[in-house]
Amino acid sequence: MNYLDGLNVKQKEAALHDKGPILVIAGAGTGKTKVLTSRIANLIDTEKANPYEILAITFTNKAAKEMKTRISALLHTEVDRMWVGTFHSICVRILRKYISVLGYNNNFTIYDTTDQKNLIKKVIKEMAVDPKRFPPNQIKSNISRLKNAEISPDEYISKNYSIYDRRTIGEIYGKYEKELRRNNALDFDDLLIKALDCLRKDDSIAAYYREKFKYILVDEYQDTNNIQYQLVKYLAKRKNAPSNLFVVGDDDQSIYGWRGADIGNILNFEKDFENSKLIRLERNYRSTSTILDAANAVIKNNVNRKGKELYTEDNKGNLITIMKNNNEKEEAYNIAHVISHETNKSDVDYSDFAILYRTNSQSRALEEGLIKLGIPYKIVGGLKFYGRKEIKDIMAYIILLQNPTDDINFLRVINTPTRKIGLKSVASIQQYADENSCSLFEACYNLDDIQLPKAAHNGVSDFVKIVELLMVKKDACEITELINAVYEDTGLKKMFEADETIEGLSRIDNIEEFFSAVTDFEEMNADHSLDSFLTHVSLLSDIDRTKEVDIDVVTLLTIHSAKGLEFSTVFIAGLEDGLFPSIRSSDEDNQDDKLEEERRLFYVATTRAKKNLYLSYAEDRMTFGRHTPGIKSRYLDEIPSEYLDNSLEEEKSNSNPWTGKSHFTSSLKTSYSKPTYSKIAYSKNNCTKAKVKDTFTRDENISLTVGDKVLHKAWGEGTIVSLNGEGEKQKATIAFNNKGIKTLITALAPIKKI
DNA sequence: GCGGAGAAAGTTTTT
DNA sequence: CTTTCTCCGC
Repeated sequence: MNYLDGLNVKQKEAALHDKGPILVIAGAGTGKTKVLTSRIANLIDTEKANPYEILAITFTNKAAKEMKTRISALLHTEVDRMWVGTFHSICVRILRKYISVLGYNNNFTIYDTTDQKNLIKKVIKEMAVDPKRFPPNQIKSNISRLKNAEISPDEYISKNYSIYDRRTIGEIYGKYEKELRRNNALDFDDLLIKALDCLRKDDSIAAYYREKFKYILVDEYQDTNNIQYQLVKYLAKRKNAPSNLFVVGDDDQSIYGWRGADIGNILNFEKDFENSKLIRLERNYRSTSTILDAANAVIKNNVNRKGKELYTEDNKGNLITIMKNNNEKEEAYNIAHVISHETNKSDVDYSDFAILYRTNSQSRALEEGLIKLGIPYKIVGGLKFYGRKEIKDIMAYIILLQNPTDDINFLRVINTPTRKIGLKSVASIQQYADENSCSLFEACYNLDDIQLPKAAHNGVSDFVKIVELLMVKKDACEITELINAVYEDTGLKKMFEADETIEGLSRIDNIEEFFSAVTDFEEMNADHSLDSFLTHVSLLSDIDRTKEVDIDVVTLLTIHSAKGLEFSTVFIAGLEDGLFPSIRSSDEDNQDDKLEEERRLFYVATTRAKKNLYLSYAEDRMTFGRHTPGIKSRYLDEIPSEYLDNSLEEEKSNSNPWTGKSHFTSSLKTSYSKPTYSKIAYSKNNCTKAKVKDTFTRDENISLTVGDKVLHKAWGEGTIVSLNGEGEKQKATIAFNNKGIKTLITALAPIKKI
């Protein structure tokens, strides 16, 4: 067993570093994860530390899980007692144990963005200020900014007393904070802030963790914010002992400034932690030299950076292809065409491809392009799974069982499904609660003291009975049973099943997926407690859920979500000034910083590619149903032309080089016939003859009717829900088992009747 | 209290 | 172009 095998000199030096603070500047693809895991393995193996004396902080839960798996594979030992997780999950763990020192109950609820916004709306309504003048979304980011800068509402109000708008924001912020506390709830920012407060408030808690964590490792250090930085500092500064703090990061990949991340944390590390060591990992093992050199050339234009140059011993590989498109639909179609063509090769899979974009809203057009060519895909992010209405409704009941003082979740379900309790009745309950300073749920116990219409009165009384019954079940049942009981007893099941529209069916699908996720949770986690489950659900991001590695699909995701990932072929779509870099980075005050962050984002995007990189832009894009002309992104001009294949861009003829179709007719409408790959103009040296990839053959004269069962190449078995159009233009809406509902062109999709 | 129609707003990026 | 909000008639 040797966990140091295959490490280069620098990597080994980092992994074997002994005591004291160390900063590892690890460029994209330089084997950062390998160094982190080898280091931890070394600490445990050489008995410098027990697993429970190590704290490793990662950026996503997925990364945490992966790290644990890798280490236990390297050492063949149990690593369960090691603390590996995101800042948020580590902080929740501390808070569930110690938050009582701050006067909260440890069954606190974690509010996501939706809950947060609902609470802000509620506060705005109660204060009777104009929601048009104070848009909840804007208020939310203002509050977050203030909280992370540790500016209290009172402080902000007194500083800005003469400015009405600011003073009001301060007042909303103050009321929001009060309400959170009254609801026994924490927002995402609070998870970190309150954990830090715990450490500050009670020195015995701080001392306990300082003593416990002999070695601390932080990944993606360039994306830590003020609070995270303070947490690290607080935990790492041990008495009479060196700070065994090992941070890994890349200043060139700092892309979360908008969330409060401070690139200064990594730039000033050596000042903050005395006698620290610095190691640079600059050898890239991921990309071809063409891709790497192009990325280097772009990032060089940033002023605010430590400076480094990645190199590779890989060959030049293919040139980077610039794709010019008439509009976003053709962009999607052209990308889909390339994928369709490439996957005909025997050694190319759908999962070798990723399409990256700046904003989630771009995914729709891309999705449609892929569907039209029958290319299976998955979208990471966007509307989060646990954020969907149907899931949130079920969860709201469960949260209420655990934390009955939570008014936001009470309000979500008091009339879901409908119990004839309208806004007026809720207002009456609210008034009673305000007068008696109690929660809405408590108020319902004194129903006789509240004037309500008869129907509403009965509705509330039913609601209370249902919730009380479930509270009994909560203590007697496993989570799976409890959730089933919630689903059935509350009437949610009836409500969702009554909806037979397409959306309704997909909701039921999601609920089924939710149930299986719950079962998974029970099987995978030793801690079955409801608190642990609720935490799990609140903190799990979409990227964490991408466990379906076994299915062969193209991945669509934002560049932010793609951080840390790699793909053989990467498309970056929507490279237009105004979209990328975002228009919002050009007209605000610290413009230069923002444009540098966008450039780093571009750098992150390009360095995801191993072999092939396609940079795509559209000359016209529909936004809000309006045409917006597009000029290619300024970052494209920063790539030396020797790395680029512009041949398709410079084509002056009237024909679209990607499809052979005219520029002026929509290729979407004219290309419903089966794609014939010979039509695609390929400039690249990898245009070998297409081979038939696998044995999946489509039924040539497929004739389908509603109700037929079909087999799809990637999505498996499904049932036809509806059919539209005739012949080659026929579209089928198919409900796949566990894979959701998709609409496909019958003539193109890789499906056959079974 | 509820549902439908019509108006208005919205898109950076996420733990 | 979609999603969410608002108002009005039942």
